[in-house]
Amino acid sequence: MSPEMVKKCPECGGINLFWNKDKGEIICKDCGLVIEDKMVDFTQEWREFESDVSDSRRRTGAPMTYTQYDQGIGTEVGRKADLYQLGGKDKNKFFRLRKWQYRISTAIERNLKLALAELKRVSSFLKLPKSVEEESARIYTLAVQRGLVRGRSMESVVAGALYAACRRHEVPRTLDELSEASGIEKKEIGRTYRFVTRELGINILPSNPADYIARFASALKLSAETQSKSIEIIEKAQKEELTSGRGPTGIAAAGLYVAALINGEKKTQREVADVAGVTEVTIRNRYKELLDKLKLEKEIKKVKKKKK
DNA sequence: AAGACGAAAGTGGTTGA
DNA sequence: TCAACAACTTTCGTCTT
Repeated sequence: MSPEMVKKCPECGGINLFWNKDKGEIICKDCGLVIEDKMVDFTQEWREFESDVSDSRRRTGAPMTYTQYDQGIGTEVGRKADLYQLGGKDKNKFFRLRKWQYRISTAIERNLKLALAELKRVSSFLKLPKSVEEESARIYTLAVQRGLVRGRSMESVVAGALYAACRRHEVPRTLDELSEASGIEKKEIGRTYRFVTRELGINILPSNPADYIARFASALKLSAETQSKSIEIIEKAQKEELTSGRGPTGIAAAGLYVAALINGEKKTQREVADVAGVTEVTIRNRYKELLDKLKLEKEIKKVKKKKK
């Protein structure tokens, strides 16, 4: 998982690579390509191969540190030391409770084992950085301890936890992507996500459209200039209060679409809409607002004239 | 023929009484 | 708890390139 593994940009051969550790992305400053895919792919295969005991233990070990729920419950029920202070009846009660505790904790542990395996599967499918994986494991563990999984499928809670963790680490994935990776319906993920974050009191800031740009632009093979242009546009839009209440992916898509237009790298609305997971209509609406408020018409006309 | 545009109706979620 | 509401989608017809 080190940047040394990728020294040249596979697209343009440039060596000006920028490693964003948090997001697990390597970005080529020459052509704007996001190389995260390749990078994570390699490390994953490596892991598979040399997954001898120590490695695999370590991987399950990290999230499992969040499984120390027995401390909490243990003190609640009582420790051995307390035993001496109890009478006969209380002793029975004590053992009964201990038995319950044991049952509960093994149930939770079994659940966690399954869930964390699922979590890891989805996470690696989406090529998420380790920090997000751990965060979501933490969230899931909390959810299990609070009994929030009851009545919901384990998988959907896992997906919800992942989504929340992504948002918190500003590595947003769309609900569509989560849905594809986990096999859970978009609605369901959204529901459990909202439920879990509300119950756990996790506050999520609305995600920033600019966070999506790098990934979308890379998927569309747009240049670095177009990327920074669209970020610039989005920042202006935020000042004009065009962004509040709107879906961030729609704004990101529209910004990218306009920027591509201005830089003469025109993509169809359909193409942009597909990678951003919104419809053309939404892009059109945002796009229209952008033109109205930011007076970008001139710049677009310039490009058109140039072409002629 | 493909893409862009916009109107109209439908969906799921939020909000406020 | 329910109705109004905003954002977004789906669908479809028309215009532009």
